[in-house]
Amino acid sequence: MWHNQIKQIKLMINITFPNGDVKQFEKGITPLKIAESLSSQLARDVLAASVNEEEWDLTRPITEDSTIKLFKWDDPEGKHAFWHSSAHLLAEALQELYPGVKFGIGPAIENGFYYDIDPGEHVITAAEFPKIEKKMLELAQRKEEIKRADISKDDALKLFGDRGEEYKCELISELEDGHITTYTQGSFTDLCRGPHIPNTAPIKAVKITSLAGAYWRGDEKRNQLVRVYGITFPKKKMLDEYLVLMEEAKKRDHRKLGKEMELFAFSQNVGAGLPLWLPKGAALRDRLEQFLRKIQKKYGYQQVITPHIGNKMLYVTSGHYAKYGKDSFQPIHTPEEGEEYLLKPMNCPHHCEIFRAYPRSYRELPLRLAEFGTVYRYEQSGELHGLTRVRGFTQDDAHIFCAPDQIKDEFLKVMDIIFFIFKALKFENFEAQISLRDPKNKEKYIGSDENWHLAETAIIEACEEKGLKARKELGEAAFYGPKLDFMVKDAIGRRWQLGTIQVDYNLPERFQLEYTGSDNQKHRPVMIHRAPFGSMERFVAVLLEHTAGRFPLWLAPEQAVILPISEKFNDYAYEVKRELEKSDIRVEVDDRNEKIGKKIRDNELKRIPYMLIVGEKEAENGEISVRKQGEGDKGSMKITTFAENLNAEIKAMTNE
RNA sequence: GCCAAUGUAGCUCAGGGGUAGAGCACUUCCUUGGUAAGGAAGAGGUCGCGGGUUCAAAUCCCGCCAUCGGCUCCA
Repeated sequence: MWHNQIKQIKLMINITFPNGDVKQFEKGITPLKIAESLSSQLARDVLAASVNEEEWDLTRPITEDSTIKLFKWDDPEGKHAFWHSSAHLLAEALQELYPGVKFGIGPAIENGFYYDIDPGEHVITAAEFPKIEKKMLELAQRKEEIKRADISKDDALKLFGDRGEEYKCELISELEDGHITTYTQGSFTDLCRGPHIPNTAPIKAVKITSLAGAYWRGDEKRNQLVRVYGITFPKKKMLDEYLVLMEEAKKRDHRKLGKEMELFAFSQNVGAGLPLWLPKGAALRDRLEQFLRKIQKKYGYQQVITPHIGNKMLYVTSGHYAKYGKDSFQPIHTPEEGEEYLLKPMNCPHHCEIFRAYPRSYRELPLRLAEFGTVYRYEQSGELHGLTRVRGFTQDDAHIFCAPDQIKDEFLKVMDIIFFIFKALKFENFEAQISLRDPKNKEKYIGSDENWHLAETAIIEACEEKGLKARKELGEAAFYGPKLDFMVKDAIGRRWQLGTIQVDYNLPERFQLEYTGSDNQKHRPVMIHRAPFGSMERFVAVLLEHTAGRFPLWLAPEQAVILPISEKFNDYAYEVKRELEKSDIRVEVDDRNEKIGKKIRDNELKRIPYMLIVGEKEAENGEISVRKQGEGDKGSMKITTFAENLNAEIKAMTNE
């Protein structure tokens, strides 16, 4: 009896759940069975699991005491398994439709998945998408089991070699024997680490989204494969919602909005990637610049101005010429002396020269030099994109020259500025990343261990002090120092990189910057690069997409539009305009011969924050009827009351 | 730079070997109206640029440019 109990206990394992509960199950239980034991609903919803923090298939047995997590669609891990399995399903469909295609890799991505294939003789175009989608759904409905198998390296090489899968063989040859697994569903077997969903049945809606060329392993010297992108969902309705969301994204595209709102334009005659700022866009940029100037002044920055070109030797000194010179706009030559000048690709070397212009004392540190500096970089033609990737752009740049022990304090101050900006522009959804050096590859970086340690701990501590949850990435630092980047998520979840703060040990070294310390010795300052907006171009683009063109009141090109009920009240409308302009309000009159309903509709669509309706009643009383964009009628009030309210609203947004 | 696609009126787009069409916007006229589309008329285009084929090219072919989706790169 006693013996039997022991025996039985040995066959049981303890499973610990995320909430701390521990339950006993038979050895060899699968996550799916565990889910079933909890609820039948959960068993239907669960897509993937982790066991002891290791990704785990739902049907893979667990043989020891473990902690388990179950992932559903709402968990990134759940979606990941679902889409990864969908990539396999895509491959299976392609294999059936286009015999002889060879497969590269097919991972899940943030929104869906892709598969890189070598189509051989076949030509795959967007016209084939419906055919591929249909085939995938057909295969999914067969409810094929996705089976995991351990395989030896030799067997794997033989299996894929026999099929002529050269790309797979290359991948296998780099893997360690004993850690190779394959997954099979139907007639398709793929080299894969998993995890996958148990069978293809939950894949209910399929959309092949696009087609692109992609080099094998990202190497432009190697074969270019065809990358097929797609996305799948467990419910048809979710696909429909996703497609609606994509439509929304298109409507928010800053290139479309910029044109509609007359902010910027491009001209083939001027050149690709060289934006032209139109009057309204230039005014918008100016407001952003003034806003930043004001707060920077408060934080002890001094504005400087440096030229748009610089002698080639400047960039040879900075090291940028060696690293980027060949792939850059080529030097301009002076006709007589044959001197070489480069279009300024960054402001830092110029600011270093400003530092060097005088002997510096520790009493001057931190020296904060700021410039809205326009720079030009040669970006490959295929890379240009609206205002987010251009060849000429203006950085809201500043360089802080400080002593090593001032880094943390300066970081804190820059973070204050960035947070202030995010608040004023209602960027509530942001992420931060600390890029540290790879401790295993120290030789890749310039600067002493001591300095790196100092800077990295300064950044980490500064984030902690600000309560900022920053993701730490090893090996992501620039060769010259660690950095902190801010990413903003827009209203439909896309991530954009904006502000950046970077420590630099390299340039002070190369420019031999020095200051005299309190000990009367020469010391080398540390440099901090920082740009809260990143660049004016990119920032305006992100702001457009973030707000869908509905700028906060203080930035809106037009803050109010006056709508006379009929032409009889046009004179009064212009009187109101003059009155409001005295309070620096940007206001227009819609004096078209149209009905008020039409004027309201048109101006709502123009995203103007306030509509001021004037007719007989208002003209008699010196009032206006206020209508707020998107909200409707707010009643009537005196002109001056409106002006005061509006300016108070702006002040509340842009003051600390 | 590479692969794929696209380029017709200010905008969104249809058409397609026999020298162009819609809706919106614009102009003029009628209407003078109270919170999301009043009516009528008119004007507007070498169909991205250059070459070729053809009796004839916006349409077919080639090249270039730009844009778009990716790849690669990003100080």
